Amino acid sequence: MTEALITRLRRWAELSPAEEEALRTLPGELAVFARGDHPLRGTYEPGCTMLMVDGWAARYKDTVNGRRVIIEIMLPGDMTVWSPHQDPGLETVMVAGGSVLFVAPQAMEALRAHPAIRHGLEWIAKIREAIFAEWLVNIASRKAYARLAHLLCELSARMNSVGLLDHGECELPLTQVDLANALAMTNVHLNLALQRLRSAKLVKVSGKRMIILDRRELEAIADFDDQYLLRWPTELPDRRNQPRAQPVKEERRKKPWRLW
Amino acid sequence: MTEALITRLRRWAELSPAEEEALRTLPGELAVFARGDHPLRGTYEPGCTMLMVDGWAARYKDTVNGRRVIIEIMLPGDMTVWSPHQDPGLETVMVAGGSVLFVAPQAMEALRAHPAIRHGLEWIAKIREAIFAEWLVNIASRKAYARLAHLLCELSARMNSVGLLDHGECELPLTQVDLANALAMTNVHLNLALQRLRSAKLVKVSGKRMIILDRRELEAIADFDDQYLLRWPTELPDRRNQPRAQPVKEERRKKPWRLW
DNA sequence: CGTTAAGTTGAAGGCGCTCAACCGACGTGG
DNA sequence: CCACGTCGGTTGAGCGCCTTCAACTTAACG
Repeated sequence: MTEALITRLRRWAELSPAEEEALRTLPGELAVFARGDHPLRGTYEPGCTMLMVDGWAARYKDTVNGRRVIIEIMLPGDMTVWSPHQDPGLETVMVAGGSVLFVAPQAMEALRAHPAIRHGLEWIAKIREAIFAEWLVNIASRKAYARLAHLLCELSARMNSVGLLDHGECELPLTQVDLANALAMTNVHLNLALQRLRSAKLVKVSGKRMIILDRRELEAIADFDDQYLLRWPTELPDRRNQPRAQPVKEERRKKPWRLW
Repeated sequence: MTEALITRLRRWAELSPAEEEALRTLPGELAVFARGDHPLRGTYEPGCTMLMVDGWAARYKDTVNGRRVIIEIMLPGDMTVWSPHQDPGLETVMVAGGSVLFVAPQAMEALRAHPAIRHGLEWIAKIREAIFAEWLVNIASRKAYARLAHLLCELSARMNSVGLLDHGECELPLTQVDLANALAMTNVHLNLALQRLRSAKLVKVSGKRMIILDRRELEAIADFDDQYLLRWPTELPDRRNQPRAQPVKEERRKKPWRLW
């Protein structure tokens, strides 16, 4: 039931038998939802955590001009905290039917008593922030083609980290409209971008699954680097007190207005 | 020195004299930086908090295609935690010279012993997330003109919440290139958008200051609602267990592919 | 087998980008 | 004091990515 989360936590530390047991027997209310359901519209204990067990969810905002913007996609093993004080405009919807575990705050606190788990959860929170940042960079800086490629790389990498990627193949329950909403473009244009990826033999996207055919090339055109999804190096390249003058690439020099 | 933060915290709860004292005498290392400096490239204690005292900072990522994406703008009273494990690509730069206070983790922990402060800091963190989300929505859904208007609304509202807005007037140390990087557009196009706002007599942006001339109208074209920057209502409009069929706006019905 | 959702295709147009030149303010140094 | 370089801002022309709108095809499902 919490397999995805366990798989994910193992990335950072060995789990003792007691810790694994604590995760497997994590108390909570299990609920099943269908695509289109809003699991957080129910009645919950303040501060309880929603853990994705089976399905996929999307967090989104609708705008007055009729657009829908997907802020975040939740995969199995992902969590979010329900709060009675929530950002009013932000909704959470099941995008693939599946089950969800609602965990009371005390139970989560009990989990954090285990050092390895606590440590892992902190990392997961950090990486969630990194995903946000990269998500924004994706939308803000890349063209449709690369943008789509980047999202597919991200999703498959994240599915891999919870053990749900099998030889480059995994679920992809998002419709093209969903993908378009997540990438800030129209479904029409997304369709074209997807066809380019298909005809380049980089991915297969059909039914509700996707298959990465050429990860190397896909990551290249997406400018995708999975660093931000992994544990970052304990020792970063030492740029402490580095003078501001770094070796500047030729390409960079061409932008005369790039100051810092 | 921590006036901005104090002003901000007062929004959620009265601060007792002891709490105010604790904030004013918050121990830490004060440092002064100039525009373009990277304050987090120094040598710091793991987990210490950087509190903006005077200046403005921007957190950004550079991409291989030569674009710079500003993820977040930090105003006086804003904080970020320095961690030895940081998202490698994410930099923090001073965009207006000013001073910064580096606070040790223990000192921050001590602050949190005060209930009102702890409560306020939690809200500040929540609102930071809401700002992220709205930032993304802004870039993803609005046209250049409205996008710029929205950013100006956000910045002036946030400056107001730390007591640095005076009759609709405040600092705006960002250059047009900075604004463009924050809004995912080119400086050329930003310039045009800005001129439209100017000639519509909505704002004055010159020197390093901005003046909101017609907030009502500016917010209207930006589709700006300051709700997300404030404390959200304790009692939300009750949509618990609400059937999924809401009154659907006519406009919404026009999109046949809008399922959830 | 009928209905609805999801995906595909086409034409036309506009928003925003690229490239490039120019202007003005400011600071520096000859 | 003026020359000059730099940075920030402004303007123009051309183009292309992406949107809009609409129709149509295919797939999914009872």
